[in-house]
Amino acid sequence: MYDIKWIRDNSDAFDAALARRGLAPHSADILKIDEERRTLIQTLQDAQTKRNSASKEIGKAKASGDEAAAQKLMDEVAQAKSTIQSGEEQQREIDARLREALSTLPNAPLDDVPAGEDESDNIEVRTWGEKPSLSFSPKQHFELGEDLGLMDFDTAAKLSGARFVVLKGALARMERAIAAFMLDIHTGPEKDGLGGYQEMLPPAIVWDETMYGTGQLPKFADDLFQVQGFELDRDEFERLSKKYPEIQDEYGVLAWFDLIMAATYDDKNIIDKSLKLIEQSVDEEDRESVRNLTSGFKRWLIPTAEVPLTNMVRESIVEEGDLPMRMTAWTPCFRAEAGSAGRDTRGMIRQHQFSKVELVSITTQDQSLDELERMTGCAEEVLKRLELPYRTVVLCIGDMGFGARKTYDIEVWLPGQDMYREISSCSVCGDFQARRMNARYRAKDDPKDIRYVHTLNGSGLAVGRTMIAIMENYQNDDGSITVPEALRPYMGGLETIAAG
RNA sequence: GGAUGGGUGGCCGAGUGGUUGAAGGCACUGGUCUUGAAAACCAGCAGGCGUGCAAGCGUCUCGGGGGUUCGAAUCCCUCCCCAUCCGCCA
Repeated sequence: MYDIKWIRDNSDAFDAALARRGLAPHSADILKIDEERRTLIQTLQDAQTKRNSASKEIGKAKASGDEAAAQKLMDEVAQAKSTIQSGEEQQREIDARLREALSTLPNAPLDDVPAGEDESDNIEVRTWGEKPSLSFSPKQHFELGEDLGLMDFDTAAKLSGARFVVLKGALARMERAIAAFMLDIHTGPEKDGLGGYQEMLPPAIVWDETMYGTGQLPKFADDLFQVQGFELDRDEFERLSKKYPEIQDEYGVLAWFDLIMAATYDDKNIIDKSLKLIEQSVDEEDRESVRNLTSGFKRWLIPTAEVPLTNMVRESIVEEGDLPMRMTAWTPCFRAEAGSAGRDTRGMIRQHQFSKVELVSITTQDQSLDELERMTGCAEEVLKRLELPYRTVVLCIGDMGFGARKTYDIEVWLPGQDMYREISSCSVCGDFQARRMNARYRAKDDPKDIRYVHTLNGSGLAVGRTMIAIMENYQNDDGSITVPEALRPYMGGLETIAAG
């Protein structure tokens, strides 16, 4: 979310930022809306001023018993009122237009972010570790897992469809072990740029507003899973629809039909619209029943713990002394993968459900750039301790997410695929999410100085992909897998996973 | 699912139609006192938007939305959330 005032003063810089994202200039359109909005506000406020002062006069006139003067003032107010009413309506409409325009644009990249179209333009900043030299032809993780009898995609498909997996035995345990191992690193004492994160266990189901705060909504609803359900009161529906059979919507469709379809397909907007229409058309005595015809529920499954963790500071003002706030959580993540049909269809790389240990930092405006380096280091530390070779790249603009100003991806080496694959993504969002969330902090030296926080998020790490990396890097020629030393305490001392 | 009670400033909490943007307290900031600190005392202290070089002025906001009224935190409607009790239940 951009600051309209900033756009006003820096329209060229704004359009330049969009251009770097490959977007057409928007400042002219936005400033036109802004101009319109400000003119409207001015007239609206003038009318309100008139109404307010006249109302006070009325109070005085009535108190002093001057009914004639009061009556005259009341006529004046009545006139102002109609101006106000239509003005408020117009303002709601124009506010929505401005919000829509501002909230669907991606964040501006930092100056040092490389230009580029896609992942081939990302720039490697460092590599770590030795790729294992295997004396045999390495297998991919799903071959290893299936051969061990511990990774079952067929049964998962029976239960839930494509892009799910059932892990068994030592692999199921390894998921838990990896997560605990990572959490212990991040929640350890704050030292040498590591640790200091507070462990959280947040909800995995959230409101629209929460998704809006971190930028998943309104643009990326297709990537998310929804949890929803609406119920119709059938008896009342039958009674009312028989009593008032003729109510039609603007297309000449029966409102009752709209309502029952909307309830069947859980479309809250159409439900509300139909109910309003019906309510207006029935007798007074039935209005209440109409309102209570449906009951319902609509939420979203989180695609990452970034969503609930970052939104913890939504609609709040924190003290500067409490920053940086560092939080970590191991949660399930749910992604529709709508745009990924046909990509990574085999194996565990891309699933509808996976678990991840997430890192989130809420910082002051001065801290966020350093925090990005620190956070990336915390994520890399996990791979170092597991002795998994990786490289860190800085994403080019075209590969960067909607809310990010700069992103490092950490890519782990996968011998079975003979390539590096993303296992973590650490981003600094500046005040982009904070504006959407209205999350602010009070400056230490000046209590009146209230600023937007900066937010960062990063995987520390994706648990399933870490398991894949362990399996492929630690595989032996007999198809068994050596458990990395650091993980053994979490696996009850188990050293090797072999077919039983 | 049934019954009741609630949602007010950074926090707690008063306030049922007329200078109430809102008493009081806590927290915070400045000052007095003190060797220093604490305590005590004095003063300041909501956010957004518009306008202005600024001081300021205007306007909106007491869970969200709509309505009644000349005037709403206060009345009405609706949605959401929270709490307690009962029922059910991992």
